[in-house]
Amino acid sequence: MRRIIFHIDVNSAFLSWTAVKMVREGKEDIRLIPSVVSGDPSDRRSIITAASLPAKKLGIKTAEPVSMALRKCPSLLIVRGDWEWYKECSEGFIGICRSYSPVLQQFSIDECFIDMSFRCSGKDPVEVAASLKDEIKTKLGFTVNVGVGPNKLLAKMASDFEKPDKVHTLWYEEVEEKMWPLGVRDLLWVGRKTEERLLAYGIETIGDIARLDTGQLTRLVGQKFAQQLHENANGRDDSPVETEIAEAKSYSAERTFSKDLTDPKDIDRALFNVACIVAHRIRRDDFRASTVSMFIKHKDFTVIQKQCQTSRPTNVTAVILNEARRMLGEIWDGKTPLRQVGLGVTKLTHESAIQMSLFEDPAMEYYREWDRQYDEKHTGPDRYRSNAKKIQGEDGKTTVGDISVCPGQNPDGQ
DNA sequence: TCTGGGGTCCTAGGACCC
DNA sequence: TCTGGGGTCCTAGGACCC
Repeated sequence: MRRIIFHIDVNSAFLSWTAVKMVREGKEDIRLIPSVVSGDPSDRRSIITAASLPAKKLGIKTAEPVSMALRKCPSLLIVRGDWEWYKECSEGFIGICRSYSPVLQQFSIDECFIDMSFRCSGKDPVEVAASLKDEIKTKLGFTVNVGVGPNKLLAKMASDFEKPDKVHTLWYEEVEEKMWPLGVRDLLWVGRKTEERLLAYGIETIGDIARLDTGQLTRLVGQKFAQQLHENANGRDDSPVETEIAEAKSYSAERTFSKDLTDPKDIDRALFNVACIVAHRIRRDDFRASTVSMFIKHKDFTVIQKQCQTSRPTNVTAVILNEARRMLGEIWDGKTPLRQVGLGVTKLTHESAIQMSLFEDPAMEYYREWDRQYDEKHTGPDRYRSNAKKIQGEDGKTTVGDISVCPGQNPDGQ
């Protein structure tokens, strides 16, 4: 049986979804005017998470600073993202895709792969794809692109061709004509740095990579990456459509300040907030972590990070925060302005038996109780689930309610 | 008045053990 | 005393994705 994979990609997802809601409320359709979705429109540091076609025609791109976009189009309409609504839209879209094939891999909040090998046998895959695309438009009010190919890579490349509301195929026999003339940057996994490196050696198109001697490619990007790029440039990809949702391997949170900060008290407050968020999330998902990492970003975007092992797997905010504070002291002089601080945990286990040690800090029970109260206050919906696309939100304003003692401070020292 | 937030995977060097 | 390899873990940094 011939393998047939669809890649379904919502066109300008966050913008389309916002538009659907606004149209329902009787407002104008922001897809038809220059408009963008961003985090906090008043924050000069926020960036664009989605742009309408008219905005894109003015040169406005996803991930560029709002201030820069405003220079290109002073009358640009900026709307704020609505995460709960996006999740609803995503569920509706995934649901329709699933009705076409249960062999579905959700790739992000607005993209999925489905294996249609069985469902398409004896049918024209392009017709099936078109009916899927139209059903989503009719029932949900927004458009998608569907890429059709013999594997995930080619399906994904195909869905990226002309937008919006289109079906494209990319079969093996079409690779030379449709994919090889494209610039290297259009190939999956080729980002800015790799593009620069390839261009420096006169490798400009995907076809150039495909025809390249792998030895030469290895010298440029390393063996493993070279092999993958060479396979992909030739349209080969045997990765399966993964229906299982993979468990998280790490959790992290970070804060970029609206102004670079130097006051240790401000930095510590941010560190406290991100520690609460990360620890809360691992408790929610029943994890404990053995590695804590701490990172800071300077105003020139250089990042310094430090990690350490905990004496045993933990989910206690105070323990994680104290490790982070100690490491911060090692990587920050307390004076250099900081743009961002972040904290992450890895080496996760579901080990649930709490090792009662005779030497456990007697304050630990207090810390756990503090965490229980924090969790109770933060049981609401959480956007940080699965591997969904993330947007910035109100978490920068996360507070700890009326609990006045920070974990990690000596509770008896009040 | 330029650049968010949350992930995954890879690499390279050093420590340490056999 | 000097030398070798393999294996694993840890660490810092970097590239990419949405």
